[in-house]
Parts: sequence; structure tokens; C-alpha cells
Amino acid sequence: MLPQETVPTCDDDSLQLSSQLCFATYAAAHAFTRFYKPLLEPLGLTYSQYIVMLVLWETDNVTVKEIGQRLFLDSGTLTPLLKRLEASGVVQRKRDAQDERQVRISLTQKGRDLRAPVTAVWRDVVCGVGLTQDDFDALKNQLNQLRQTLDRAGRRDPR
Amino acid sequence: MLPQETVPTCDDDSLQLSSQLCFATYAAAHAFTRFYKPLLEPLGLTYSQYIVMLVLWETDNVTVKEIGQRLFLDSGTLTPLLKRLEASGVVQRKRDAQDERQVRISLTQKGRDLRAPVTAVWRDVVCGVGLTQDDFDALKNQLNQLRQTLDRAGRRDPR
DNA sequence: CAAAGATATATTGCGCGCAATTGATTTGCG
DNA sequence: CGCAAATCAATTGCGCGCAATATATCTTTG
Repeated sequence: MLPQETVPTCDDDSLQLSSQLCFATYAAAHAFTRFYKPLLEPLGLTYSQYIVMLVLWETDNVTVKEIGQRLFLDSGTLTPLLKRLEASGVVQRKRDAQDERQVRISLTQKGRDLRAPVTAVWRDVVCGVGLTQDDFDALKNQLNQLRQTLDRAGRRDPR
Repeated sequence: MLPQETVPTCDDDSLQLSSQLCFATYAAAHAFTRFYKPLLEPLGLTYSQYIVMLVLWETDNVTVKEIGQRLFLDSGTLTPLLKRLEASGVVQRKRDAQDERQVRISLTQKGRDLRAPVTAVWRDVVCGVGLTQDDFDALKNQLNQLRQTLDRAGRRDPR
């Protein structure tokens, strides 16, 4: 008998909640935001704002578009979010002088100062997930791979 | 040297987007809903409505609370969602005669008829994720485990 | 049986995600 | 150059998630 690629079964029973990889992903993602919420709240950040700040701590003075590409979010999500971050004083929004279509986002001192307490939060989360380094990385890589596959398969006619 | 549990590192570089398991989970979950959207749209369902229907196809005539427990959602999310499902004619909402606090959700014929086309959608998704049965199940189980760990760790003083 | 507490759903308010559209700016092409 | 197409951000509209609160109903307890 030849070794064969076993594709997940598609019989009738498979349409159960417990069989759904999508639901496991969905539920785990929401569990993460629930877990983060009380930790980020004292810092005045939501989970989505937190991942935007991660981008800025890595690369300051980026455009809205660049943030969107890294986070897979669009301007409809980012514009109001960034305005809230600006209102709370952690970032500054400014039209690019060279290309006035773009808006560049830069950290304020208050924004830079948030990095240390957020690092502490992140330590809590790492402990909270209760995984070894290897399992942590393996799971992360599988999910990144899955996202990429889904997004590529999702574009119609990907020639 | 003793074998030791390797906890994920917490040095300064770890606070990068690419190191974040939470972001990988978050992004994969949104990729799933993006992938599902054009497939479910012709059936008049959103992704969230889809997972509610999964519950109902497994167990008809359940209370809002039971749906919430299975999906980790509360009444603030479910009540308006179920009203929309009722408005589109796929479910019926009715106060329980024995306990008037409860609202029981049951499928209409139109709701039962949706099961077949949704099974077809699910086949598309299974192919879209491009995983073998084993990888699919393993990833699903790890995510379920992760969700459980996060939710348990999240409750303060879990005595 | 009445009051107190527990339970189930509904409502309100806020912050996302995202599709679709708009407006401003820049680029590309004849 | 001049105008059409492309690009970027903002806006609008809708459907979640979820905390906090409100309301109605049931249960428990004295």
C-alpha cells in the first residue's frame, strides 16, 4: 500500500464544532485578548493597540499602510485606532512632506515609555500560555503558515 | 546537565511582532473569517452566525446560555446575533414555558435546509487549509489546549 | 409565604475588522 | 505638459465581542 496524503475527512459528522480548526483558532484568539485585557488596561491599551505599538517599537515613523501590511489590517480599522492612540498621547500622526497622501506615525516620549511596562505584561502572558520554547515556536510557525495558506487560497484566481 | 523545561525566552528582542504567538493566533483567526466570508455570504451567514448554526445542527432547541457556553460568547453578543438569525428566518426564539428566564433557540425548516450547502462550504475550507488529517487534528488540539490554559489562568485566584 | 439572593436574557456603550466609497495626491503614459 | 490611472488615508455602515448594567424570573431561606 502506498503512503498517501491524508486529507481531513469530510463526512457528515465532521461538521461538528469540535471538528472545526477554524473555531479552535477563533476561540484561542479571543482567549488571548481576554487574557491580555486586564493586563493592558492599566496601561491604557487595548489588545489591537498593543500590536500596533509592537510595530512602532520595532520601527518608528512608519506609514499607516506599512502598519496595515504587517498586521493584515486596513485603514478602516487603523485610522480610528491611531486617532485614539494619538488622543491618549502615545503617538503622533503627521502627513509625509514628500508624499502628502501618506500619514506617518511616530512614537511620543510617552509612547516610548510604555515599552518597559508592556514587556512585563508580555512576561506574564508567556507564563500564562504554559508552553515550552519549542512548542511555543512550533505552534506559532504552524499558525503563520496557516494564515499564509488561507490568505493565498482566498484570493480568487491566484494565477 | 539536567534536562530542563525551557520556557520561552523573555529578553528584550522577544517583544517583536514575529515572536508573538498571540499575534499568530489573532492573524490566523481573521484569515479564517476572511476566507469563509465569500463562501458564507451567498448563504446569508456571517462567520459568527455559522458557528452558532453548527451548535444548532448538533443540538436543536438549546438555550442562549448553552450556546454561549459552547462558543465562549455572552448574551451581549448572542442576543442581537440570534435576532438577526431569526429575522433572516433560519431560527426561532421562544421563551421556555417551564423557566421563563430562558430563551430556547430552534431551527426552522429553512435553517435545517442550510446544513447541506454549508457542508459543501466546509469541504472548500478543509481543502483551503492544506493540512493532512494528522496535522489538522494536532493543531486543533493544541489550540483548544491553549484556549483552556489561557481561560483558566485568566480567572484571578482560581482556588 | 415574603424577602433576599441567584440566574437568564436584554440593553447600552465602546472598540474593533472589513467592505465599499470618497477625496486628495502622485505616477504613468501619450 | 496633460490627463487617466494608481495610490493612500479617511469615512460610512454593519456585525461582532465584551464589560457593565438592567430587568424579569426562579430559588432559597427564614
